[in-house]
Amino acid sequence: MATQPSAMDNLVSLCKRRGFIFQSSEIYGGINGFWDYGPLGADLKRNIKDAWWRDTVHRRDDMVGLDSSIIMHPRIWEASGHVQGFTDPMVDCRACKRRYKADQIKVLRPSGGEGLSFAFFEGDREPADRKIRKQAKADPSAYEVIDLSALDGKDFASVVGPDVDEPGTLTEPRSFNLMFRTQVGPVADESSVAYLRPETAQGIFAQFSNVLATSRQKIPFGIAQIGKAFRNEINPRNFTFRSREFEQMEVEFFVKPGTDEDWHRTWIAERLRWYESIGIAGDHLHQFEYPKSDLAHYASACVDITYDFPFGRQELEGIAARGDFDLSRHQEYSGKSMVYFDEETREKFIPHVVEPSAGVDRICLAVLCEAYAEEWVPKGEGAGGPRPAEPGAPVPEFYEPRTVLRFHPRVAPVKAAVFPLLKNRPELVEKAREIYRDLQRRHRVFWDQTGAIGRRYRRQDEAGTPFGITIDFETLENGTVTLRDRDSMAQERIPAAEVAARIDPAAG
RNA sequence: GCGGGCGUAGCUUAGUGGUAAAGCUCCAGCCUUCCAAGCUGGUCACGCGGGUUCGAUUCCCGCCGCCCGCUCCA
Repeated sequence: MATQPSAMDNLVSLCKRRGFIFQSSEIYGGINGFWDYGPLGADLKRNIKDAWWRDTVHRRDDMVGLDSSIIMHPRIWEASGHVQGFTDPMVDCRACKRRYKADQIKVLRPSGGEGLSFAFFEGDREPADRKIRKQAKADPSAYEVIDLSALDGKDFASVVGPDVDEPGTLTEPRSFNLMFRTQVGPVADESSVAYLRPETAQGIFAQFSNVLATSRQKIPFGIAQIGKAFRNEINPRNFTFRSREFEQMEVEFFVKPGTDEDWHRTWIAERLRWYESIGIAGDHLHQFEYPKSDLAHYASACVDITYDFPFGRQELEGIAARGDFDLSRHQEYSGKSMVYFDEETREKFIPHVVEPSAGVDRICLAVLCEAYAEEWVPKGEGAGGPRPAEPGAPVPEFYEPRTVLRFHPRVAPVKAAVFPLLKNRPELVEKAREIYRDLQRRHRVFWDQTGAIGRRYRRQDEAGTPFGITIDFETLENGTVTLRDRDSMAQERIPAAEVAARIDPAAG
């Protein structure tokens, strides 16, 4: 049987139980790499996207939005490099379990043709030379260097892999095209091939000129877009973290050449602030700066914003300084000028770009991980607030467990729940209904009249609802209600008329 | 894709070559004046497809899915 369920297992289970995230196509056995957001998840995700759009587009003077199509002209993906870059033939080693990019592996083959061949990493043939002297008792200079891809299928039996000493462990190169192919129109031939976009960014670059001409923006300014993207990942993993269909929130921020570095720094700071504004603790956020050697040739810098997931420190967002690579390539492939004329300085240039590119589903998952807590709550009144549960330990006497999602109210799917203390007292239900209707005009609120009041509070704890509002007989007398705080579980009596004023600023 | 583990109600688990049990959840009702209380009743499952067998949830094979490693980088 399974070992001790991890925190991640418990979260996955809660997501299904409460309707945050379901496996796609579950009734047909599921489909690897695709996920559906249930009633609570749909609102959570929407709140995250809305918060991003408000903060990134509405509340700035230097940003405009765009919503480009998912399927675009296939030449876009030639210009962007995805047609080539996403087609990487890979080779597996059955013995050492390593995987290599076929174009990075070279082979030393005996000039005579007979005998073992030795594979090595391009630029580092020394280990292979050693093996030749030792295993084949031969002179490496009697061997010729060829590409791995130049070998026939039958030749692989005599190839010794880069990290092993025996031949025949390498598979033949297999091509993994990470773009989903489809066709446009009813005729399926090579001329109708199209791709589901593997990133939203190229839609922005392709419309740069139109946006510039219609938005009355001047550099520096940015174009923001939220939308689905698709990558046929070899191996989807870690719940929704690596999915084949996912949603991105991307900005292409166009700047004057030479100011790239400043803007890059500015955006990193801006984005870190934003993550904290939706409730992700600063000490779970990190920056990973790519070493120069790992950067794409056109990029001058790239920093990932990472989060400490239960399964490791992983990327939420990449912020790259991409120079003028994208616009230049589209200028080259489309034949249309991407040159910008700066009226103040009378300069002409192709704008450089800084690209903060975030994964919505990854942020959702981070928000869920950050919010998830298992606690011990003292039984009885006045015994104090909840305290964190010790994993694996039994619940102490006079305590009971609770599971709570401590969402920041900005992203919480439901902002408040309204409860009549007793459902069999029509006057309570009626008054509660009135308050519920009033709040519903401003926020997503939840109605629950079923079961004991404590049970209803706990239900909302698992949904991450920050506020509970209970209507009792005192409400009928003096108009006050109980406002219950999700995190501290503290209760407070306030006039019903003030409830909205308490929820609004928190949920902002 | 390769290697290892796993697949029984919504969740967590039990169990058997003769079609399945429990706790929690959920639904309905009663009761209840503020933190998963109580009582009554109810819904819901052997991932899919083959094979062996008189008979498969159980044994075998394939597929699908989930988890862990290799790999990946929104």
